[in-house]
Amino acid sequence: MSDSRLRILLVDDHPVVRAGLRAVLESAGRLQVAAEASTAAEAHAAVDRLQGRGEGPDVVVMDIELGQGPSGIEATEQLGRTHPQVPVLIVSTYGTVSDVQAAVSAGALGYLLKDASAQELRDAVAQAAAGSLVLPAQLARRVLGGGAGTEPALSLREIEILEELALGRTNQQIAAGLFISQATVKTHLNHIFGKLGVGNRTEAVTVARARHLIRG
Amino acid sequence: MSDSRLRILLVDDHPVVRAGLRAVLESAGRLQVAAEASTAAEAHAAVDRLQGRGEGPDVVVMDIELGQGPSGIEATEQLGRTHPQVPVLIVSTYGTVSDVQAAVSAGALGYLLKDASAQELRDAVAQAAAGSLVLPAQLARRVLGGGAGTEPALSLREIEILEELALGRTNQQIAAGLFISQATVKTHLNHIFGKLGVGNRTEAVTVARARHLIRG
DNA sequence: AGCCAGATCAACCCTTCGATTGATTCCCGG
DNA sequence: CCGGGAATCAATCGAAGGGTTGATCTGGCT
Repeated sequence: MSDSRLRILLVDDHPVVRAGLRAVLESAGRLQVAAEASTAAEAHAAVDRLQGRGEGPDVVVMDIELGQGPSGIEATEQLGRTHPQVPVLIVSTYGTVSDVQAAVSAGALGYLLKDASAQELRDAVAQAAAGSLVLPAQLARRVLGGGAGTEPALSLREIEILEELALGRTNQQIAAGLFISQATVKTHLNHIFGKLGVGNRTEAVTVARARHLIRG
Repeated sequence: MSDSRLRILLVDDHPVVRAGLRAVLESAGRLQVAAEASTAAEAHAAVDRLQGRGEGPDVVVMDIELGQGPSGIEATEQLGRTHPQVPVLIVSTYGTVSDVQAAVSAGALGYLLKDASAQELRDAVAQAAAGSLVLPAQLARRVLGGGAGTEPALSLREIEILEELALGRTNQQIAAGLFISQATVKTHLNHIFGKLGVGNRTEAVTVARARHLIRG
């Protein structure tokens, strides 16, 4: 890590937000935005390109929502597999427990909300560059203090049922499609409702989508 | 209206986004950010303050989401009542039909997505300052019914019902929430199913989401 | 071997949904 | 002024969804 200036790669699909992050980060002088990307693919390419000329980014600042393609979480995972030494800092509008957990387990070194002040953002980047995990107290408490912490994971079969649900299939149609009985479908559904903390199929689909358990 | 430079009031609860909007808007020279606000109340006060010294804003650029308090839509309505001559341009991450309709009927003179380019944003501000309604073709088509569209447009009430549906509410809960009878909810649902070409509520939500009729 | 979780099925009962038909009010536009 | 769409409500009926309990079978872990 260079001591003089930290090179940053910005990943966000909104030009306005990129401009804002750049303005905030560069305002102190110690940080420098080396490249910008608006998709996961562009981000990956940018890291490769920068490293190719010996100017690999010291921190990647990544929006959690990247429009159509892979999310910031997925991009972070990919980046972690190919470039495990590059710290990723996730910025997001929302600070839900599941989002923060997903970010951390995807290998992100930090999670900031977009309403963070300029100073907080710059400090967080510096921390991430130094290899520290950065979680604002407010979020850390919510994630760690929640105690409930571990939400039960859905089984593969349950996810499969969930995907059929999202298509608006009836229990009978799901049963026919998966070559099982309606009784079994009902059992799975009851398990799903319990695990998602939900009362009916429509809500289950909404929650599943929000948690990225199914595509949509 | 001054001819030289357009004075802009920025309203957004995220410092980073404000910095981005400011950077983009001021990059061309013709536009100048006269003040920033992070809440509806601050926005209102800022307009009063600027007008008090004869420097009333030519355009208000307002985020549709303003964190805790009143939304950008509500702020636009308030502003329209007290300062009807000030054009408001809404910027949002999402371009759902209901959001756009709400913005326009609240008196906004335009609706832009945050993934708009810098040029689009500057042009839209200029248009709004001149008193023109600004709606990107993509959104206009979605809201107005899509020209080639064989698809019938949903009424405001139907979209409202659809949003409740997406939350997994039962007919009874929707009825209670909207102060109507279950019979009415059922009637609306049948109309929605017909218009979306769908057979049940879960599928309706999926299709509505795919067509950006509701958020998600 | 013993245990446990996931997947499978069944029977029961009650609630909700969805289709249909028909009616009223309101408001907008031709 | 009249037609038509939107919104409101009612009544009915069969289909589907959802809660509960209990059971069997498999495979992996200890």
